Amino acid sequence: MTRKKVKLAFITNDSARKATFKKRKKGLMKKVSELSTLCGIDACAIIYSPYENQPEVWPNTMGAQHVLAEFKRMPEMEQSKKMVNQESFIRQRIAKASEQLKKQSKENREKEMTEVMYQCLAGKGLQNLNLGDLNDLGWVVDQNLKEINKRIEAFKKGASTSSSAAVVSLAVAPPPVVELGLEGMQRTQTEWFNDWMNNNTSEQQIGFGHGDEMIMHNFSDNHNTNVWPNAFFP
Amino acid sequence: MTRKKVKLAFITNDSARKATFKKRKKGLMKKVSELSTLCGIDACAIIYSPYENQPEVWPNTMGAQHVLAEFKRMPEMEQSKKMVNQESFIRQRIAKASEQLKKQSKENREKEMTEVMYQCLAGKGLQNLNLGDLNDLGWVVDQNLKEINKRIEAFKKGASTSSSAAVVSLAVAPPPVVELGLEGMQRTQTEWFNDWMNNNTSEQQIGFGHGDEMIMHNFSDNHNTNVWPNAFFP
DNA sequence: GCTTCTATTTATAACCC
DNA sequence: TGGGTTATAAATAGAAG
Repeated sequence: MTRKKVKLAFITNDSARKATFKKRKKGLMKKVSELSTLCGIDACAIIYSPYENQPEVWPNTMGAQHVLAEFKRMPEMEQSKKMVNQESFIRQRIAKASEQLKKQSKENREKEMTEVMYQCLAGKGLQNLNLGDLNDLGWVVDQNLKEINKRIEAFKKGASTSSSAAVVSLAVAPPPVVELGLEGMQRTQTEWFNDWMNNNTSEQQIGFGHGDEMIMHNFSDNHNTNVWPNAFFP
Repeated sequence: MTRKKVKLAFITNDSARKATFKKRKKGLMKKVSELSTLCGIDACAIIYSPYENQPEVWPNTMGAQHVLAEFKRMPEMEQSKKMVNQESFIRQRIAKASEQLKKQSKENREKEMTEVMYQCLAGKGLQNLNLGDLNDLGWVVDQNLKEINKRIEAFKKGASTSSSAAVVSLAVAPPPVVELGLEGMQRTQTEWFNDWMNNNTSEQQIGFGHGDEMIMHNFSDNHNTNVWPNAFFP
């Protein structure tokens, strides 16, 4: 019988926490659904818990996808707003840095998977890899196989045997270390910030003029068959 | 004074609906936050309303991104689960159809923007376009300009004047109609389903063996500077 | 651990300004 | 239209089975 005013803090008692979670999750989902029907608005809720591996989603996966697609589009609108204000170029910088981060992440992923490949060659199993890892690993293996075949062909056509030797080293050489590799990572924040503010400001291209940038290499996604409807996360 | 048990239906009275919305949104956000702190779980909530162009997000954009990244990863896990069960190939089919849909959407988007371009040439303004539209329109315009320049160059080098005439028609010809264009759209469901079940079943490639598929052309995204951290929606 | 059962807190519909 | 008030409905903490 609700004695006290429940102080808002993490419930340390495990079973009490779980009980509260279940009750409140139910109540919350109800609230969301009521709000949506009463006011005729789009809403979704996603709740993760340590009690189930799948998150609780309202109204359902499809509905959430719809809302999330809107949500993803939003920052774009923010962009057009801020285009006229002072934040403009700092946002451009952020976008550029994000792009850099993405590229670097891709490279790191490739290195990571190369390392995994070498570990496999050393006898480690694939059990701990998820589907995404396996796909990326497959890609890396394929790239290496292509390189190997290319060199074998070159050798057959009378090139020196050093090509073939290089193939072997491709397979047994110690793997490269995975680095974060973002420019200026070791420097002081001030240095970095100054550079970041000053460097390359003339390149702010707003609007049209993107050449062939639309050809993208998206490393860890898009190349595996994905259940997620791409129309929602294009 | 809450006289009756509020029947759960869309509130037709505009101002009453808005008032209810504001109250319930507040309450809901509070509930979400309480749940999260009491039980120490990851949660996010996103509520769209006709009253503000930005959705209400809990806890904040970054937090939501974190949860959504998890959410996006989930279907992948479902995939690895279902790989061993009977749904396997039907899912493959869905993935394939999704890919087709995506491709078609891209084409439609291009046609749509071409239409918009012609409307602009006919004097309609750009006011109703959002940033995404503008970017895509810009891309279409650029493509056309490239084509035009190509033809001008060809003409300069002594080709017939018909090239130059073609340039003009490129700008004033009636735009192509936007079509949905998915295969089998006009056929009965049964026909479509049968085809869908039987056609191409030998192509189910699970695991490795993706050639150069990782080069992607993502039409309406990725080519504009995006505030959304790509690491979360790779 | 899970329900079910209240006492109590919390949310909020209707009202008012 | 938006912000406060209040009576009542709804949610739920804690206990018990």
